Amino acid sequence: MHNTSHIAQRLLTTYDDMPRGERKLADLLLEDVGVVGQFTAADLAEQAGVSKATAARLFRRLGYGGYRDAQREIREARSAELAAPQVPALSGGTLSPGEYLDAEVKHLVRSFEALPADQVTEAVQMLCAAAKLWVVGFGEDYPLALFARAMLIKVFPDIRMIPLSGFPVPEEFASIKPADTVLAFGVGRRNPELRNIIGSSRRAGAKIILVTNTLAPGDKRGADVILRGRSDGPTLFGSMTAPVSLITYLCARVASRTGDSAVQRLQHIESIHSQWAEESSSNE
Amino acid sequence: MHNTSHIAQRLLTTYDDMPRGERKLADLLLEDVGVVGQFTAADLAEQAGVSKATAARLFRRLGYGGYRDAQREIREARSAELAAPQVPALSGGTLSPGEYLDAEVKHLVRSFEALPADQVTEAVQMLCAAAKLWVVGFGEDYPLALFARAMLIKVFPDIRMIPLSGFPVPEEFASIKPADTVLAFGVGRRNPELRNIIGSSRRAGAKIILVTNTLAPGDKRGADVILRGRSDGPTLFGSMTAPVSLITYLCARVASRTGDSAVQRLQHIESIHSQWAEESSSNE
DNA sequence: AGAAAAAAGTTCATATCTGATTTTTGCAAT
DNA sequence: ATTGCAAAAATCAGATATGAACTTTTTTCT
Repeated sequence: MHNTSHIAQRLLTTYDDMPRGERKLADLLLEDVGVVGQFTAADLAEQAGVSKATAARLFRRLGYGGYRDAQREIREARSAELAAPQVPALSGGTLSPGEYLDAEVKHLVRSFEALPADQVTEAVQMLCAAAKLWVVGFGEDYPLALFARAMLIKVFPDIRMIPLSGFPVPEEFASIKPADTVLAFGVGRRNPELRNIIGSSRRAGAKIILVTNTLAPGDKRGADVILRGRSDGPTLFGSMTAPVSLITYLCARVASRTGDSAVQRLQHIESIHSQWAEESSSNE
Repeated sequence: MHNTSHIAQRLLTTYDDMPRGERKLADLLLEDVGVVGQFTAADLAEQAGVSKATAARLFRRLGYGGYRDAQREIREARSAELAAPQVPALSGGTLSPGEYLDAEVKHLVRSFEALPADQVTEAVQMLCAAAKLWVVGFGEDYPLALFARAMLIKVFPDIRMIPLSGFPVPEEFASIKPADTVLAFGVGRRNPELRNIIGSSRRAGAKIILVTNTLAPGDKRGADVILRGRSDGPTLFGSMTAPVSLITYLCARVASRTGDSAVQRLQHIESIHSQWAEESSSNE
């Protein structure tokens, strides 16, 4: 019943009712609720830039007797997690479009609100300056990676997808060079392969942009830029909406920076498209 | 220079520093900053459930002399927008996150507003009742189709993707039966192959759900249910955000309808995942 | 077991926020 | 110009949130 994200769940549902100070702490916790098990309340308070009292109040508001209760729950959940895998909450009854839309809009707003402008700029620069682009996304992140590639291919001629179905990853990835940039997606389940990729890229001296959701503690090390997109939704599945919007924005910025050459390339693509259309219609 | 979402921009950057009441109003405005031009401060305050005074304070905090200033700015921007017919692709300068977010949120809201409840219900029923599911998406729609598949595979054991790389479409598609349901994506460029698929499906007697962005009168023929998601954006690329959100909702409804068996399947998937995780970590 | 240390919880004065009320402003009609 | 009126801004008292200092509980070490 209870699992790690019980706290995360409550943080999200209560978030709107929190005062500013508590939100600052909540933001910290949403990045990785695991820290509750590892640090003292005072540590967390300090890191969030609020007083201990505020921390105490937050956990009260969440419905716990106190910090210790929450800590105990996290630790129990942690060990239980290994025994019985968690299943995302399936809200009973039919989810109304209104509720859903509301949650989606909030995700979007929060994601963009939490997006540091300089990080985006840096990511854009890294993408534009790259000798070669690598787009990486395993498992649930694969569709996301495909999206990114579909957009970027309109601007840059040469983009490598990882994984490339049918080809072993290490061999493909061997040719990465220091001047390259890697755009990696780690929104879904934590993936050891992704970590390997990030590690290898780092060792090769390449730049790394990681798009992830809030709960990704360990993967931090290694990426030059991290873009966070909220993805926990009211549905059975995580919501990829915010990440999709985020990378669309990123790609738009890249295209706008690339400027004229991007437009030329697009026109070229259009002309090829219409040629194909003519041919296929004349064949019909 | 100034555009509609100078306000949206400021709302975003200031959001962190706002008290709760002002945030409630900010959330409302972020859904559509245009309302500032159409309503009085009192109206907006009432709709957001805060007092007029709070509204006044918000606009102060945003840096305006008062509500009137903000209103004037919005109206000027509005008329300037009409005067200079929007340059579709790369508006000069950098696309601000505020503008972009504003457009995305509008897309989402509009898409869901325009979504007929009975159509969704019908689509859900068709998906649940299907003997076999086919997910179709060519070209730019391929990532979308992958998204849908990634979610539906958690609920249904057997889903066919079209196109399947390396296999000719007609051969793959030959085995479609009247009891099957086809979930087709036609958001991007109009694709002759998609038409063929829809045609073939119809002739085979299968049910068809089409997710698209256009009113496309011609494509109506054939699809039993049509779900529209806005996709024209302020960016060089179309925005897939609304369609992504839409199918996530659709799949959530499907999962919620399928109920217990979906949960069981998810648990099974989770257990397989954790087995894999254990194995790979013990190998390291 | 008992003292020292550390962490959690509590209190209270201060600062901040909020909505009802009052005052001012802008605008139209005369 | 003046008046009337509706809407916006300022005011203020009550409510709420916050951090510093303080007390209690738990842990640790001898």
